[in-house]
Amino acid sequence: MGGLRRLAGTPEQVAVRLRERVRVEAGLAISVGVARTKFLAKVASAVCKPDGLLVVEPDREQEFLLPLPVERLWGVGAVTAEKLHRLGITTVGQLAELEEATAERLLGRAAGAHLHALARLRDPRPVDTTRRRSSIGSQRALGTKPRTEEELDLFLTQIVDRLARRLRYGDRVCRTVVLRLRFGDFAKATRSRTVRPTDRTSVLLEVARELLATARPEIGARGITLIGLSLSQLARADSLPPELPIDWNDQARLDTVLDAVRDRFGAASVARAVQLDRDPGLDAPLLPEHE
DNA sequence: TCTGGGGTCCTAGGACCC
DNA sequence: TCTGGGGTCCTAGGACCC
Repeated sequence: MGGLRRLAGTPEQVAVRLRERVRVEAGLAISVGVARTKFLAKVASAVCKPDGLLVVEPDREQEFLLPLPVERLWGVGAVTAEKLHRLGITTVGQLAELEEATAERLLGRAAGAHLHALARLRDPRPVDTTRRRSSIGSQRALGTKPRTEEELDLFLTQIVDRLARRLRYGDRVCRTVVLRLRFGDFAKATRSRTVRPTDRTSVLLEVARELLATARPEIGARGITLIGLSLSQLARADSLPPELPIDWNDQARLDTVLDAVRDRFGAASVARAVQLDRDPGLDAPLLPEHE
């Protein structure tokens, strides 16, 4: 909201208008937090739910945040909360009193540093409205009854179909395919593979089936209660290099095709990437045999 | 509340490269 | 050649969020 006061009014006035507009246009009650940082505004909106508005003035930040339970911090879930509770830490203020190194040892480097900073009111993250989704996934809970191979393949096919369509609809390609499983005892596992960027249903289905095949013994022994797939390492579809119609696993055919291309267009018309800009002799004519 | 569904991010070990 | 060093990528698992 910085610099918008003359155009839009104070942050609080903007928040009031936002709530009113959503109520009128969508018929929904929303809660809005206003503060100096993203994190504090988020906490404020959670604290004033439902249908509330809370402004945390810059000089009231400590007084607002420190007494709150640690669970209010973004990134503290059940596991982290339990770790902290075991040390007698139940409020944000108590967490803020820890040394940063201590927090990192306790919670891991990234989470420790992050939570320590938040507890001490440090949150330099800017608002970013340009982020794109980094993965898409779909899953299906199966209940506890036994499933046949055919059933599993059907579920997998449906999931791949849906994801591949979403991929193409968004003009995206993916590189990593992750199969998610949950067994009869509700323990979870993943199997993943990274391939050349693709949006082809057939390619994704093939990879997904191969991943599922690696888990077949475990599924047989333990049963399966969930199957899912997630596609990541997404990129814009137009970032793909143009594909040559060549099966790169068929080396003999590859050689034949490359020879034909060079015969017709010259030796330098096709090169291995390592040769690019490096081999001045690439265009030299081949010595005729026996001469 | 979650044995629902869709996501993000981090960690650790191993392979591999220079 | 490696009982070095630094780095990236891949895989698998897990915590957390809405």
